[in-house]
Amino acid sequence: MPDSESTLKSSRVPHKGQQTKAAIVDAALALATQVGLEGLSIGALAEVMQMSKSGVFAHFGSREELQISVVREYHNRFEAEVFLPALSAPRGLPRLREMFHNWMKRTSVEIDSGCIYISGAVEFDDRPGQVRDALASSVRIWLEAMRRAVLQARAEGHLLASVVEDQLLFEIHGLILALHYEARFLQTPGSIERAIRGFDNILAPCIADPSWAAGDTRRA
Amino acid sequence: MPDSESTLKSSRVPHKGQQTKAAIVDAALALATQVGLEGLSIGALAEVMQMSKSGVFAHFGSREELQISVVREYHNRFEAEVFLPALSAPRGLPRLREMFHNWMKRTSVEIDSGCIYISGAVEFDDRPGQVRDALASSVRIWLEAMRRAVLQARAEGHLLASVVEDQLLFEIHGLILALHYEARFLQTPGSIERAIRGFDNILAPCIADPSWAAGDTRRA
DNA sequence: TGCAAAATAGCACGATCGTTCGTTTTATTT
DNA sequence: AAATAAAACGAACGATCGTGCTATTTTGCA
Repeated sequence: MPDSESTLKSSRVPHKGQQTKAAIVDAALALATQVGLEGLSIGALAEVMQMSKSGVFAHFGSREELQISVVREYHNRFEAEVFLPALSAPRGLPRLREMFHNWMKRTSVEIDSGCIYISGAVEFDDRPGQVRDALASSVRIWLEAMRRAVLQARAEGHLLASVVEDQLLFEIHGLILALHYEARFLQTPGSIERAIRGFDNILAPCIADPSWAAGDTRRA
Repeated sequence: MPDSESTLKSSRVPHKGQQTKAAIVDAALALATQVGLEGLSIGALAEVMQMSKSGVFAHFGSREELQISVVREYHNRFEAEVFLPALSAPRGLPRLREMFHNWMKRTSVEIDSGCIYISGAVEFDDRPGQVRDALASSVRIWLEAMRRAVLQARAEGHLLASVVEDQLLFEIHGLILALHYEARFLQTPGSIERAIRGFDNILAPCIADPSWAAGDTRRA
């Protein structure tokens, strides 16, 4: 049963069931960002929604389907809050910077809410199944978008033609993960600044036109 | 009740209880690296050990104490396999490289066994308690050891006097986390090489004597 | 307003969870 | 070998888990 909102009849305003389903997914996502996708339970979700367990359950048919719905919802929000806003920045380095900045915000600056792409990766790296597939697919779409941004920056002449985009991406991804780790778990102060400086440091030797540079701040 | 093996009487050979307790912690660690510290259940552990649930339970008195024991065990192994072997390398850059190399091995090269310092950080970043404290404490001890290695490399004149050690550490930590993410979850081939090149890239602008350098490999 | 359909509730199921308790088996010491 | 202590077992507890079923309520349309 696909999430069809494109059935011919009654496409004007969603039936009540679809509204509450959306509300449930909302609450489920909020819950999952705190206890993880594996820690998400239908009972706790029902209590938050002030509904019966079976009432909540009926919307998904299985816990796995609920988890997948949460992943899809997170994917949509990620796209709306991280990717799309960056498109209004000029192609190339400015857009890449914007994407990284929005990514950081989603990952840690958000008032205490973990990133499902990060927690999910750890929960499902040893657990095959549809949830893992949905997660990996969403993550890959985002990383691919970042990769395109790097390639555009190279094509625009902002970055040296010799940069290896996958290597750059790997290091940038590391900055986000370190930020999540240090800010959320270790609660190290100044982690955001570390990530920002890390971004500039990584880019520094890759920048073609020095007017785009931010200087190496790894040294004092 | 401290893990006393220093009681006066019968300190020669550990009582059978302590042997089986060690065996249980061994199995618990193996289990936890697959399903996480939160996914670790006494029932499953008892089955692996071919013991009764209550028999396993009696050794710890609570699930939380079992989890803490697992963290301590992982701490010891981490020290024995990552930190101590690196001490035989010469102070400074060689030792730092060795520590990073061993860290990588523990994190991902190990035939499919997740790192508890990484999975635990995600599981407990929103969950205060003794397990989180034990985890954070162990991680901080290790990161502090890495920090000392960086400072030594600077003192030895291998690294520029201007390097900011915390910034360097943040970026290196990111490489390990990215390696864990891409190798274990996304199963991206060549992740180890990305991490190694990342290490060299990060160090490149910080190296004083060019004879220690590895060259910038971020560009082709 | 009435009727079909959709949405929700209620209840029960088997399983597993961490934990407790009393008993029995196994180790260790006298 | 007898006495004592340690260790492991087995059964049961209340809770919660995901998931079926069957009513009952609510909703949307004729």
